[in-house]
Amino acid sequence: MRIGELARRTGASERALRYYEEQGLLRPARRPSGYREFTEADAATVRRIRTLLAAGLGTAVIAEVLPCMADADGQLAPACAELTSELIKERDRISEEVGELLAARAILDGIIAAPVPAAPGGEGTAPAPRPAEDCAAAV
Amino acid sequence: MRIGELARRTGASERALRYYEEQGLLRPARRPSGYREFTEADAATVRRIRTLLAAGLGTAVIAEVLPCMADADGQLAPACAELTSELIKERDRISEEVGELLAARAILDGIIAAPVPAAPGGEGTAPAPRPAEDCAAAV
DNA sequence: CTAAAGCTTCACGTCGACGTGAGAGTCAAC
DNA sequence: GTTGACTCTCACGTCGACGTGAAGCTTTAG
Repeated sequence: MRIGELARRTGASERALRYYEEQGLLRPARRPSGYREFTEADAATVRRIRTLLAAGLGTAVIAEVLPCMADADGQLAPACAELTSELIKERDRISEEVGELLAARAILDGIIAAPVPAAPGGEGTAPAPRPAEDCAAAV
Repeated sequence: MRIGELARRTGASERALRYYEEQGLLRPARRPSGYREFTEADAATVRRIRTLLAAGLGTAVIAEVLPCMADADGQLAPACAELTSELIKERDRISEEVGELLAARAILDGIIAAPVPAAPGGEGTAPAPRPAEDCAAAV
């Protein structure tokens, strides 16, 4: 099939499919005209690529792990053991990111939960340069 | 103080401090020579900026909320109520991101936990184009 | 006075998975 | 043959908080 049909069948844009080829994730045959010719297996591969992208992997890592993966009914599985450690690395990286985001959210929660100091009149608890009146303009 | 000292005292790079000014987060005075002249209050502001950046806010949002914040002993607090809703929006955005990352990690966990299909000999469970031998080369 | 810090304003590079045209060739149907 | 859908290859734009020189003033220590 040509690129348009593959795009429709996988949900990926044509640009994305060309990009996957550029990154070495797909190797479609070429017609004499230069048109790409994809197979059914390519459609399955694209679905795997999208799954791995959704899992936060970059195309470079996907290029490494893609030829080592098998899938049964949409459930991807590593086809060799060494691959698993790579996947675990990625999972740990994601866990770290989650930790950073949770820390960031905790900071925000702290600010949100903080008591609002006296707004009018006094300058007792507000050492800010321009404390109050900008608030109305900002929102 | 000049930019170098402020950088040392806040941990921000000089480039970062110039960037904060460019984004309207700082408004240092200028000497006749063109040198920036910062105050003690600027040092406190920079610390607030870094806290908010660490909390995942962008400089545009920080520019909005910064003039409305007070802090007591390093604990930032909103100085007006409207600000809180903005902060809650940001917190919710972070929560969404966390959710996406957790979903991504779940995908990886599913792959990692999947049983490794028979690698040598058979083609029973592996419909992949080139199943096995690339694995060794990849790792 | 001189050299060395320290400061200034540009202005491009980063990282990644594409989006979005531009300009041109290919193919099917009519 | 001709229109219109489809495809091709460039190649720049995106988003953001800076990093990293470059070329040239200013201030300070000696």
